[in-house]
Amino acid sequence: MVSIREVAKRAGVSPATVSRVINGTANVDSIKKDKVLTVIHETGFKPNELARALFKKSSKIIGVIVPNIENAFFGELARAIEEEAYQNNYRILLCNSQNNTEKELLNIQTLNQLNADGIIIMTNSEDLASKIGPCQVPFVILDRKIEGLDEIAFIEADHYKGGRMATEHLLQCGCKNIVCMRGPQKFSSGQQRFLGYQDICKEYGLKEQWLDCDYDYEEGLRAAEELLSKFSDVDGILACNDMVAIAVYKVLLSKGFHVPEDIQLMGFDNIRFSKLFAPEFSTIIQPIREMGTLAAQVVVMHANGEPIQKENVFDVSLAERQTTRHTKEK
Amino acid sequence: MVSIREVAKRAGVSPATVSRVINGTANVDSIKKDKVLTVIHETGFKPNELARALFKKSSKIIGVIVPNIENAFFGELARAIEEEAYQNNYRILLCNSQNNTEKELLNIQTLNQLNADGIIIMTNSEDLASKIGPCQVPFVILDRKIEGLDEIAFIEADHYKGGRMATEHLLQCGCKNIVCMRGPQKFSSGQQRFLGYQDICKEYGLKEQWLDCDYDYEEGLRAAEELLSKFSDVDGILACNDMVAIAVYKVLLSKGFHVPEDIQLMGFDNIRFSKLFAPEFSTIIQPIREMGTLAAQVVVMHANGEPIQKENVFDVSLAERQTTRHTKEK
DNA sequence: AAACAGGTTGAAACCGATTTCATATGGAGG
DNA sequence: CCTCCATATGAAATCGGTTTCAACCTGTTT
Repeated sequence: MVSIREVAKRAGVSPATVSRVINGTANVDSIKKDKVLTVIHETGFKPNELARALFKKSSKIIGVIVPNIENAFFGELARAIEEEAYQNNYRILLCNSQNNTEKELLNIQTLNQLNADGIIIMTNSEDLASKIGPCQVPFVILDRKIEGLDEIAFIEADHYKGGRMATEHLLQCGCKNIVCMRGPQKFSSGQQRFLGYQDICKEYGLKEQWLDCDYDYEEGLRAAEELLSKFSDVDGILACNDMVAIAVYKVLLSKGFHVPEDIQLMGFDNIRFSKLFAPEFSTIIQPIREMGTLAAQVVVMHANGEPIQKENVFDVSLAERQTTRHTKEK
Repeated sequence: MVSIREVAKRAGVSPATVSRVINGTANVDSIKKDKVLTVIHETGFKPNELARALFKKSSKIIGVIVPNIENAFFGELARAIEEEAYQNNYRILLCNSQNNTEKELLNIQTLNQLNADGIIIMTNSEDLASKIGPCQVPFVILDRKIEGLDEIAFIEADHYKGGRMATEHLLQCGCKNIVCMRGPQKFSSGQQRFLGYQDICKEYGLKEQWLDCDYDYEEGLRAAEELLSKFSDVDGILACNDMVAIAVYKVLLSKGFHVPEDIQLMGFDNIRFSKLFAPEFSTIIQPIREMGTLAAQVVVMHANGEPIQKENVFDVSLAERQTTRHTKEK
């Protein structure tokens, strides 16, 4: 691996000049410049990013901390972040936290030690803020709001509106007896969606019925069983996300229920599989790609000293598919 | 951010001594050692990893290049790699190549410039080898074999056996007219699975019928249409992977076919969704987690100078689920 | 011819760690 | 008491870049 000093020697100039040529930070005599470029080409010289990052205090690395990369929702977000980062010449350091606060902290520390330019975090740890030590790296909080982290921006979808739309849609599809499988109430996502559900129930004079369910498939299986044993005559279910909706569907199927004939079902997120599944899931569309893209952009803009908007709430919309049946004659 | 010199000054020792304390590379007087540890604790000092990596020529970063992180198969592999790397105090730099050779090359270059300790690559670019410039970083090739890269190890499942097992299973389930949707023939995965199919056909005196299909959902939709228009009386389909199997299922459903009554269907990979889907997909189980784990282990072992086995082929097995129907009385 | 402006250039310091090497210290052995 | 050796320690070099700063041109103005 050839160094900048080696290039300088071969081109008969100083390392400073080579640096100026590769970075365009100052004028260089065009003859020398050509000579340097030739040598660079000949030797295949590439500046060592570590050395550069060490001096500049910026490694062009963005840390992305997700609870679980296997979860399609986070996979899709990660993909969008990666793509936008790549466009801006940043790289992604991916950390899978497994909802493990210790692991998150360790990863944050590593990113700090690496002079990362930003950390985009999707976390479930409500007490994370209190445990973080001194950290230079700016945070962007994605998908769920948590308290106490002094993030530079937070990005989420309009969960409240989503909760309202989903509930209202089930109503319009003829449901009289809707159960909400509400997500974790410690996060804004769970709270807001549930609030949306409650408000619609109040507005339409509907009975409010709910149970708690975490955001993953296994929890969905468990909660679906609980739901069936607890509530009778259910004709509409609001799952807290698409993975849970899939779990619910499978439980319903195994118990002999038909969807949407007997029970109608709404997901949330619009992960790719919600459309690939048979039947295709009616769900609330979060603009996953746009959210991921913005997260990466915010980090880049912050690094460039540009002003950024702190609160970013994305609009949601409804995908009416095969697990609900809109009575068109309404 | 406090530096090692600052710690040294406060503890009344030299930076060298502090370094020796944190790395345990030499004996240090226990009084001084305690003093240093106290100062480190007070100041919250964490050594800068960039500086360390620059000198050591090892950044404890493993590059992972996947064609598409949204694809569940790669998501699951990435997860396994991340976990094992984490256990060994390595971090993952994730690159999504979109099957774009340019992007892969750029990422390889970056990883090289970052003194990464290894690159685990799942690539579709057969001509990658010829385009890679000088690169210090050792490669591990995962899932598909490509020619010309001088990797330190390659890891894949026994695709040939998988192809045989899948075909034989369809036969035992009563299929007479099996079509193989074969994956890209430029990769060992596609070749070997197809070879397995062909060999079983020959052994049982079956007609060989196939068409080409890439490894993604959209391609699956296209190829399924082609299949139905090209072959009549099909009663068994060997999809090249699970995503394609899902696409095929949806096309069959829309055309009024019943699975497995009219047509039986086999996937490949055993991605998580193959079991979550309704119906659950019969498929060939690749030990995804084990493969990912080994990939990370190989990099770590190589970094430690330990000997490693170059060729690693993992055994596969069959998951008999709801898209095929084994006649038990056989 | 002296003074000055403007643009190039390289030596050296710097980023923050690690490691080499030479020196200082202390105890054992003659 | 002196030599010898082992151990502990810090100064300085190193990794490979970037940037500051002073020096050095070249040409223009007075």
